[in-house]
Amino acid sequence: MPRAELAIEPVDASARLLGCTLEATTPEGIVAARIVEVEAYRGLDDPASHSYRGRTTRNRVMWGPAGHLYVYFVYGMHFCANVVCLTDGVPGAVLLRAGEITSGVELAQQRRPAARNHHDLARGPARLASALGLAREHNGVDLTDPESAVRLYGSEPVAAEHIRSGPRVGVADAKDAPWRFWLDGSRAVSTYRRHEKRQRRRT
DNA sequence: ATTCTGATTCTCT
DNA sequence: GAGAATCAGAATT
Repeated sequence: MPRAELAIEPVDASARLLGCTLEATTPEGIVAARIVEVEAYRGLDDPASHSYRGRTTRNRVMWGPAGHLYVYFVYGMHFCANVVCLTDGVPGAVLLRAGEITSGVELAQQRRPAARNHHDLARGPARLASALGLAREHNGVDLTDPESAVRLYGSEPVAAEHIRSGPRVGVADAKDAPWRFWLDGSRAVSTYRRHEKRQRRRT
């Protein structure tokens, strides 16, 4: 995917990233996932963003050029992956929250023995990173370079009527904006069950 | 079916 | 020294 298409506001990049494919090559093999759920994180005006309090060693990749991968370590055991957006010097990123494994299913299953079914393999940000084998060594890789260990492939932009949005997950901020985006109906979305239940109650 | 808790280490205050 | 953009398994209703 061309870097220019990601050098935009995180909220806009979020919509653009849905449906795209993230592919990771490791010594064990290749796993790819179609992105079905993301969250936008802005810069100095977003209290929930890692870059809110300025540049640090941890968040430095968020301040770099668009199209690079920002990987961070959380809760003492998990990794989460983001696509950096905006231009060099302006922080912003999109957290990849869930995907559908499109190739390398066997390896993904090996890495995620707790997954109950296919859509469980990469349902959740740490699960997605785990299924693709993403870890600290991938922090900062250029996703637009075909030679990189991790690549991002674009798709036709998804039509707005297939995109749903809501508040971000795991963000305590009360006045939270609807900056989580997902593909309507995808079973790999982290809140699929809850969402379906609400739909059923309405009918 | 829903809610609770333990795991485990890194980062910034 | 606190808390974290989470997950899995156990406990509880």
